[in-house]
Amino acid sequence: MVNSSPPRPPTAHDVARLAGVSQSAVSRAFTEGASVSAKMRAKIVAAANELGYRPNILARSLNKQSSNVVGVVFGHFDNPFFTLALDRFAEQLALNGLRMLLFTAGPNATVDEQVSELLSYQVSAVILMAVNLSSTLAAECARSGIPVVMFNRTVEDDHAAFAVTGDNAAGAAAIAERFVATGRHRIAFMAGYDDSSTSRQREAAFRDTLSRLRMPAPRRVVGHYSRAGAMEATRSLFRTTADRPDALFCANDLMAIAAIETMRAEFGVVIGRDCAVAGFDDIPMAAWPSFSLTTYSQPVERMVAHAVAFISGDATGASHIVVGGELVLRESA
Amino acid sequence: MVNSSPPRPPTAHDVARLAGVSQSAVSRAFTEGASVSAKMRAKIVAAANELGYRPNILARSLNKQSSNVVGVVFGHFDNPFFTLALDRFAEQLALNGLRMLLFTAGPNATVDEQVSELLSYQVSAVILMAVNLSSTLAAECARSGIPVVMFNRTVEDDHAAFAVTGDNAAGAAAIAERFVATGRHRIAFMAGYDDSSTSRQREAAFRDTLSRLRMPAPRRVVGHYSRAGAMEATRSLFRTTADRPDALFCANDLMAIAAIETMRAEFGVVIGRDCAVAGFDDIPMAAWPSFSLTTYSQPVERMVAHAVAFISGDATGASHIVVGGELVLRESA
DNA sequence: CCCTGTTTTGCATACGTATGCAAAACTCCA
DNA sequence: TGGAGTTTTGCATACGTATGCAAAACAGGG
Repeated sequence: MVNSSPPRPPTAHDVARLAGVSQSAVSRAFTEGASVSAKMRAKIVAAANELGYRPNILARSLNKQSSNVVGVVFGHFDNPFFTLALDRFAEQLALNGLRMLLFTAGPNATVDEQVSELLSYQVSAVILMAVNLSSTLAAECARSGIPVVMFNRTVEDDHAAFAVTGDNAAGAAAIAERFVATGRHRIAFMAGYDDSSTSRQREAAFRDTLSRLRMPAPRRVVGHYSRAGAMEATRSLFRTTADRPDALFCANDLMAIAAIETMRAEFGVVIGRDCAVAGFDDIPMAAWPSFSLTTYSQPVERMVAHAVAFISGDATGASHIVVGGELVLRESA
Repeated sequence: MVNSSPPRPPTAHDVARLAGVSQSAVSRAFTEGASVSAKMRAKIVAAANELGYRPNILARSLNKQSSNVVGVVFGHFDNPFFTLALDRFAEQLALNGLRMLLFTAGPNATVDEQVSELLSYQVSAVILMAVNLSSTLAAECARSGIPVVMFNRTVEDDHAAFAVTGDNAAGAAAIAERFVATGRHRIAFMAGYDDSSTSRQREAAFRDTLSRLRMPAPRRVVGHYSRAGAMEATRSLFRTTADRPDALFCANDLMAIAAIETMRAEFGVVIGRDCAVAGFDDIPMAAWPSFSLTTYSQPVERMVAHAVAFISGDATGASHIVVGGELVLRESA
């Protein structure tokens, strides 16, 4: 081809030149509610379509000092609860004209590093899913006026961030009560991470309720919120035939399902009879017939809605919203 | 507090003023390999730290005419194969200094709309996961010089995009051979979407291999790549007791697992004996004892690596890379 | 038809960074 | 110490859009 296509996309200037108007007119034609006459807008839109013009959002954001992008720092991709939440975020943010810039925290990058980089993208909000942020960096965000949302986590020592969680206390208590009401005696608890507020709150409420019901403290193992960790923790509970638990509450569904499979496959345990199992989250998989897991639900949709409302400025003033769920009874307990 | 903190983050000008140098010096101090003396850089870094300066990536991208952001359009969040791939993408892109701007295609937004919007973000590449793009828009990306990667899909009529897929033909053939070698007679196939190249290619190879082995054409149902759809499709296969299939190949693992559970829970079928089941992908769940699914693997890590290499410019010249997997035999077949 | 009041338009500038170019500073050797 | 060669620095401008302000166009009423 001779007329090599221009490598650079057309700008508002190009459109203006073609339409015989000023660049500002073009800008206004693409701005909702700006002062432009109908015929001018028509003329500009025609020229824009001819050139395949699309406003450069980078330039717009630079000028307006605010991007319609929110930064999301993501922890565990293996937990459906969070991928489901991510899906809902994408959907609900889109309805508010917001896009997601996705970062993952892992061995190669700490959350603080990720958030620090996010800030240089001028994101208009930060969402932290299943990760903890240092209070110093949370303060830095606050100083820059960037709303920070902790999803399914809380920061106890700081009010710099907005948190939305499920009802960890009510859920753990309901499960403890269920175990006791169905005659379970040798009760165990599988924690996630020790530094996860979610796991700690669930454990505290679980222990408190058991003690209130005059039950001994539960045995405790740590599953690190991972399948492999949960399997190992389950083995440590069932290795000795004496004194095996007859009820197990896992800090989330993913671990509970791993525990169920391990008990069945490696120890011949009949779930629901020999050992009751309960989880937390009510991920879709919990309802699958292979698991039929009793669990306390976290209403993802509503949790996400609260987070998005906060970001969009519909602040209720609260700095921590607890979204109540319900005990979902299935065959495992 | 009296000295109200400035709502706007410090700029290179602020740093320059504090350090007593020019703005360009600040820019150079934060640019890899720029011409700056050691003491000048030290002075600037000190001033920058004092102010909490961070380069504004929007402004940088605007100036350099290229952002280090790639747009990702995502289809199904319920399929672990894709969330796993998303995780790997995040990791490998980060190693190349790239970030992900995430869009989801759903009922509210078509892929074309999403890609069209992506373009206005000046993304330096587009990755399409589990979705199809119209060739007109693919051409528009090509015209703008933006690389487009189709992950796990191909576009047959157009060479505007680069595609990386698993070996659909080899996998489907291997499964057909396995079914026949283990004496299966009444073989069925569950398709994904009819307009999915992946599903079509798997089906074609499956049918061809069966016919080559002098077997009748398989019964065919459609599961729409979803759990609910797969369950419904399975019911339609097993509803009548006569002529039930004794082998079922599903176009992906997610549907295969749904089929397994439905057969077991609703029809008392013993998997692997009454009916062999095979899937495609080898998602982690396929190895779980509850399913023990025979499947043909798609090496996510390597597929993602190819995609990232293409984006990063390490082009091999190929426009479609097929990454071979292997038949993973488990108890279901 | 003229004057006033309201829209509509263009001009100029700002957003924060990168970079070509020329001036300035430095290095090194004679 | 002077001069040629190299590095470092600052100046000016560009990236593409939005917007305050003033000029221009328009509408309407007497």
